[in-house]
Amino acid sequence: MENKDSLQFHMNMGKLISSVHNMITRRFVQNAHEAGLDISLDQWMVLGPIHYHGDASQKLLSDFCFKDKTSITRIVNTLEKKNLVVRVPDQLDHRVNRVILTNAGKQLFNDVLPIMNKTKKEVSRDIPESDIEIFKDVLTKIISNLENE
Amino acid sequence: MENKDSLQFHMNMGKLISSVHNMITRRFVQNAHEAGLDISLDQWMVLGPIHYHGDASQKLLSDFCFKDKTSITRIVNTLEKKNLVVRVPDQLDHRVNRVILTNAGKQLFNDVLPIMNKTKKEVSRDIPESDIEIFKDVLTKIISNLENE
DNA sequence: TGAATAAAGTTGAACTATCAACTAAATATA
DNA sequence: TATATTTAGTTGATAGTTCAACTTTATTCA
Repeated sequence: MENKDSLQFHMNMGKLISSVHNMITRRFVQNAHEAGLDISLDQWMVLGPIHYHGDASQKLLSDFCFKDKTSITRIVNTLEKKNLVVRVPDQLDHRVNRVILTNAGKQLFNDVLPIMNKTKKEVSRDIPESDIEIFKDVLTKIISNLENE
Repeated sequence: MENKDSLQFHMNMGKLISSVHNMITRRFVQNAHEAGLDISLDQWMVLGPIHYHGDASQKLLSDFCFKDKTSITRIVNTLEKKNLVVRVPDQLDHRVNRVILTNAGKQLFNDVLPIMNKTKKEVSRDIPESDIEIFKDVLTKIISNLENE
């Protein structure tokens, strides 16, 4: 354990972020599961903007979640299989799918909200609010540093 | 874009970390690819401790990378397929594989180092060093918050 | 208007993550 | 010593990620 800690000390940012990402994902799914809910963090990420907008094209979901359109296709497939969303072809632009929540989807969204909050609390336990703010600012800045060109 | 920015403003930590994780992964692979190198961030994460230790059991890799042992099995499979590492059965404990770098693996490790540094620079551009320090502290703290049970 | 181009989405392939179930070897304990 | 338990690693299944190639529909512009 001593050895592991010293190693960990030398971990670079990429490894740290990757590790934290995996751990948060795992904890969120675990918390949801303990509450009898079956949802992944990625599914949750996609559900959010649909709920917020009422509906959302897959392109919007892709931009918002910073995920590849292929990933969105497959996550929406999974959500559709679980009867949480449906794809409705856009009447104006026939290339576009509008993804909307079913009643089960809305229900699940509301059920998962407290799980998300619980997970957030566990994640940020004993971390000063001011550090969390800087943390989020850095994340946002990294996103803008890496966005496209 | 305006709309997207305002959305982004409301993103919670889980989404932020997930987005940043994906973007860093993508950028790293992209930079490696532009330099004619074929390696994923996960493969790099596993290569590191092997190089550092000279060899490493899969258990150690799993602990160090905070990855599931199954993931390690498969990443080592991939690395072995690419002739970057070999598995050598431990003489004392026959359950254990010692994973060691081939010459090609050592070569690749050295070739990738500058790519990693380039990526790091791109990621942390225009972010004050003091904020980066807090950022890493928060990540480390989150790991200890979520570690085990 | 008609042809080139761009945009939204899907599919296939290779890789990674997680869970559960499994094998084989080491350790603990009765 | 014999049995039970733990540990290291693998395998199969399902989900998500990325790339490249593809279809279909919109848009651009000559």
